[in-house]
Amino acid sequence: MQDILFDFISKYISITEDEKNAILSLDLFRSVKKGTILLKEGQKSLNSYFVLKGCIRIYYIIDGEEKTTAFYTEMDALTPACVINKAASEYFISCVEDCILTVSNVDMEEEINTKFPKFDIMCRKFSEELLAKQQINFDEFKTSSPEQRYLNLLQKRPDLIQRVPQHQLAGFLGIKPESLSRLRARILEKKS
Amino acid sequence: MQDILFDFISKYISITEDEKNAILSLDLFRSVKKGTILLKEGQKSLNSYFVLKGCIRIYYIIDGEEKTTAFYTEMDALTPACVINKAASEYFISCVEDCILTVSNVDMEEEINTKFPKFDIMCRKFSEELLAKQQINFDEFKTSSPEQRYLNLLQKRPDLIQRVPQHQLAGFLGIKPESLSRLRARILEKKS
DNA sequence: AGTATTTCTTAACTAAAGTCAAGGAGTTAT
DNA sequence: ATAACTCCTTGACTTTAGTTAAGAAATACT
Repeated sequence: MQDILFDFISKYISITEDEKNAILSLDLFRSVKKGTILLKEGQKSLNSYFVLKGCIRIYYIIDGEEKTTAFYTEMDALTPACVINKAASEYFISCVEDCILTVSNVDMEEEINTKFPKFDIMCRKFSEELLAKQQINFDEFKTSSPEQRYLNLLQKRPDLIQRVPQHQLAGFLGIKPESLSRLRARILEKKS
Repeated sequence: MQDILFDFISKYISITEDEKNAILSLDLFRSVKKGTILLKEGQKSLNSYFVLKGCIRIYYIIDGEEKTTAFYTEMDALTPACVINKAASEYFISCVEDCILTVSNVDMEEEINTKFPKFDIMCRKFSEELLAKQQINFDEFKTSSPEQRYLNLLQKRPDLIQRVPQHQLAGFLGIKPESLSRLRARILEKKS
């Protein structure tokens, strides 16, 4: 299970046994039950997450309605905006499935980063890469219709469509659950 | 004019006269005419931009149609995705107005960063901050209607609505120019 | 100044998303 | 096992966006 984390790190930097042990000694691994809320709107948490197993999501509550905007699965890292801004969170984070996560806070990261400056490099590379991906992603979203977005998701993350409730997927696609339902029916009709 | 760049840098790190001179000696400043294309689809450019004056935009050409997805104005920095991926660009970048920019490439940045490690820290802070902003931005986009997005833009970046052609704004809002035109008429009617 | 081009608006029509409501299927809890 | 929820679908209706086309207004060109 820990190897998933080290595989991730190895994508950016080489890592020695010493460094691995330093990370393990921080005791970051947590098992979390489906439905657990990791972060609530209004909280000023300093925790970051890395998903080893399972799925977590970001959602807002707007006019009493849940609006899911993002999913994180195996090998995804999530540093909530409130950790960066040092502000109250605008959104919730909860577990879509039973999860195994690492939970780290800013202090731990600083400790590791001063001990092993390599990790700073990793963080920079990682956030630059993520920023580029995120931008392309946003652009794709803007330039396509809900139907195209759904078909696109079917290509790129077919697992998500299986493991996540449709009404959460709908939010992720920027539409209402009823629209997603109809859109799917429409696609099935076209195929036949 | 250079002070705009140094003000930006000062948001993240303290900067000495020595460091300022090192940057100035790179001769990064460029005047660019409206309409100039800075990056074309398919190119593997390694250039990053910082806007001192003017406005540049990202756009795609899809089915022969321009689709604008992002604008960058004074104090905005832009490192195209293709610089990070080392891949062919999926989009174009061009000047919406006459601009004064800094144009830097990856080699220059590495040179400065090894000479002054502080700049590495700045880059990390900056991309983390941008990533958090971008995420919130994307979430807002997903959870609101075209009309809400337009009204939101009117609040947050009223300048853009003045300085940018409507059909480019439409793409930015994820709709067609005709829809933006009607949407605006609708809003005016409501007010009266 | 006058022409060409780009940009914006309007209209009529089509297609798709939002809304509201009802009901069914599946899951969870006791 | 039954009741209570949650989740998904469907239908009828409203609203808004996409499409196509035409023309007006503003800008750029020489």
